[in-house]
Amino acid sequence: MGRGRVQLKRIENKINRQVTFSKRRSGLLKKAHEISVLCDAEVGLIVFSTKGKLFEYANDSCMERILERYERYSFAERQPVPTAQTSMGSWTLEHAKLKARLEVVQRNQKHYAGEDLESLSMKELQNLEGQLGSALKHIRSRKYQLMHESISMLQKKDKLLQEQNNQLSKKVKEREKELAEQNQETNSSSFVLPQHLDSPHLGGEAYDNGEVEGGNSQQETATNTVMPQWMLRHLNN
Amino acid sequence: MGRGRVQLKRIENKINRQVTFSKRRSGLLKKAHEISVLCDAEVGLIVFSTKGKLFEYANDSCMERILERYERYSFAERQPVPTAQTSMGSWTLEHAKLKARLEVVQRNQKHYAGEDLESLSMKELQNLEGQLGSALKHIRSRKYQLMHESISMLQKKDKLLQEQNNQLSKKVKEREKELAEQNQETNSSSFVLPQHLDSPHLGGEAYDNGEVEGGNSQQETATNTVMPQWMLRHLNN
DNA sequence: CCAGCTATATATAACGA
DNA sequence: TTCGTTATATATAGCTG
Repeated sequence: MGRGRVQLKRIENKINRQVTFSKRRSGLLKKAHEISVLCDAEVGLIVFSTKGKLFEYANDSCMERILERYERYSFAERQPVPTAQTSMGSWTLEHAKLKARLEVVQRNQKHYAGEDLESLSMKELQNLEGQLGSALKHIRSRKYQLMHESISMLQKKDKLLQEQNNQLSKKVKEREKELAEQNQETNSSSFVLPQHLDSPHLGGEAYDNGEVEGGNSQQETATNTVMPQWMLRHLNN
Repeated sequence: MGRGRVQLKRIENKINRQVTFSKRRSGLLKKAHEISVLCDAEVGLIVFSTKGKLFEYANDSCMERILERYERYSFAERQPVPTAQTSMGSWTLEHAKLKARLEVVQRNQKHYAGEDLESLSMKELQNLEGQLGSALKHIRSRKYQLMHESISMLQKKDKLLQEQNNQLSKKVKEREKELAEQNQETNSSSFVLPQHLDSPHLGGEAYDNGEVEGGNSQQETATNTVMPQWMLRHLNN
């Protein structure tokens, strides 16, 4: 949009980036509002600028409500709050401790996320770098493990399906044979059926969607050769 | 946009509303992505359709991280609330909330450290990988920034010291000259001192540790050419 | 950083398949 | 629901104040 085509890439010129951010931000907010009104949708939009400034949009219901709904939706594991009530006296102490711990952990987490690095010394930075590097190694290893599991499972299923296909192929053959015999009985003057329907390539590499005449429709739906969704889920989910 | 002008009002025709929702939703997500890339912003977008289906966008860092940042940001605004309440009942609530948050954050942190990855899906793993990658980039960038700062500071100091050395070198020369003249006055029969002590290469590129005879010891310690500890602190601390 | 302008790039409403 | 097409409506990049 605008005078020149734009590449989907970080705008290096700081001024331009800021101006574009301002303009596009208002555009985005407008669009968010429009879809919420036009389509009766609930929309929550959060934008942090590079410098950490917050901008947000939420339709009539406030952001908090949307976020709650979101968490409810995505994390059905809403933890039933662990309320082992200790004695009242130690509450304040407990509370303060908890707060302090939360702060420490959060500060740590920021560092893990590469934020607030100004307060760290060279040594600490190097430590952090090492930790993140090793974490990345673990994550990648886990990713490959997952992929391997999915692959071997798919291979298993593949084998199973091929066996099923072979059996069905046999059945189809038998049916055709029966049919041919019947035809010979009831109409002895007719020619023998040609053989070109014999092996419909079940179990081969290429399947086409053309229906195999002679198989009954129930079996056909039951043995659809298209991979069911649940088998692929592991790879994308 | 499109064939007809549109009113900012709920679309009554159900079909049209659904179609428009689908189209605008993808448009909105695209725009959100664009601004996040072009302007280096952190964007989180949550959309619930009328029928309650969830759609979301979050740039490289996952939605959870953005929401946490959001809560951290808006925490300040919500501060006055708990202090005003103060009834015992709300205290337990606060406490429970705090506890839950701590748990969430700690679980997150484990993931950042590459632990407890079994519960994560492929998509989440890839997100995490991206986050850690970007964090590492920030950390390395900060490291290099620190090193550059240290280097330029050292260069500055180096220049300063060289100037001091030059001045001191001059002084030494003068002293020697004075000494020579004194010697001539008090002992006119002695030879003139040889000149090989003249310029001990101060201000040149290479310094050796050989002491410069003739300088007085006080000045010598003051202008020690070994880098003082405070100058190196940035690099190791 | 905001407002306004203009030429273009994009988004999308209506429609058909 | 989704996809493609087309005519238009909008958004916005680059500039100027």
